[in-house]
Amino acid sequence: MSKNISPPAAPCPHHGHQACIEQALATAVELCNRGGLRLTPIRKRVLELVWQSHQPLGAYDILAQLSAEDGRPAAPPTVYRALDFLLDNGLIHRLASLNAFIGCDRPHQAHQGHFLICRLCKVARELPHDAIDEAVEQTAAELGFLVEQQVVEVSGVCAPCRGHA
Amino acid sequence: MSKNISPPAAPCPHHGHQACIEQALATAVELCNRGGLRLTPIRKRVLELVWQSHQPLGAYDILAQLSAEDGRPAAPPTVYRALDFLLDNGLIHRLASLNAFIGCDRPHQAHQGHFLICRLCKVARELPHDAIDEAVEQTAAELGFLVEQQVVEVSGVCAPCRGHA
DNA sequence: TCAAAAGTTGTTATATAATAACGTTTCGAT
DNA sequence: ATCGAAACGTTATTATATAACAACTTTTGA
Repeated sequence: MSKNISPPAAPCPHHGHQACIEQALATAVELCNRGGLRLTPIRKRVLELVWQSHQPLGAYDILAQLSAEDGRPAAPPTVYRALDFLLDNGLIHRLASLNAFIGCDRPHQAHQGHFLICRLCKVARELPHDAIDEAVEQTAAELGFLVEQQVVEVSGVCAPCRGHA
Repeated sequence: MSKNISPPAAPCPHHGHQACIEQALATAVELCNRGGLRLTPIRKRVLELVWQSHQPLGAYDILAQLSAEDGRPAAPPTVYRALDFLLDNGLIHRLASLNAFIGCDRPHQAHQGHFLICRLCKVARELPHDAIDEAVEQTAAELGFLVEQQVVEVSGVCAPCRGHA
């Protein structure tokens, strides 16, 4: 299943996406500086690649891009280690249903990742998930279950792709 | 990452689990008869293996058990085809966060799978998810998103494992 | 009843995703 | 300057899932 997805007609139709990337990188730099974390060139580059669109990106897609840039093949641990660092520090999320990674909107704030994923344009939108989070916590509480991690990945068709502007 | 998990102290402490298995198989037989579906020996056996506990089971764990029973190694497609049939017909769910499969409580009724997964005893409990489902649908509706599939997998510690009997 | 079509299974090979293990380099604090 | 921890390079392997095609079985319809 090679991910030869042609880039969607408009991966990011509603804004200049370069601004997203720059914002994300600047935030990451600041966050790492404050926390005494080392945002090394590899880690920064992987974060930038993850942010190149709002479509979740597979580890091996990242690997291929790194390899192409360097002119020599990179090895999986290079990418997975960078991804682990970014995950650990809240800079990206992993989407279990896609085996893919996506940049986090608000890395300062600890939170669970809740996503709407469009099967047409492949864009994953992170939700400020108050309602869902509450429903999960409440349902769990009723059963005496202690929530540690939430995986909420909703697939379907996004408004633009439905023509609902 | 071999799943050499020793069977939990009490995989199914609160009921005679054999009843679960028999119930699930009987329901499956009836549902397939009604729908003109062929619950072949392999499919039935895989369903039974999935139901052997309330812990999600990996495809390769199933494969190993089938191989052991038959005395000869079974091949992955054998298991994946059976799992696909069972998934298509609502008899099992797949847990994306675990790459594993679990029997469905109520295969008659079309529904999304919402789960609480205990990281200690590994039991996955399917939720009758009205509150969560509503929260998801409402959040999506506000954004004009058409929901097609929900992946809701909440990990943590279940009441028995917390000692909250 | 028989033959075609559809569905199921066996089998081999391969694709895709992730980690193990170990040595080397770099960074940062003393 | 040196030591220890962290990061990285490299090779190999494990884990999960699918492709492709042949053989067999069931169902269907002439």
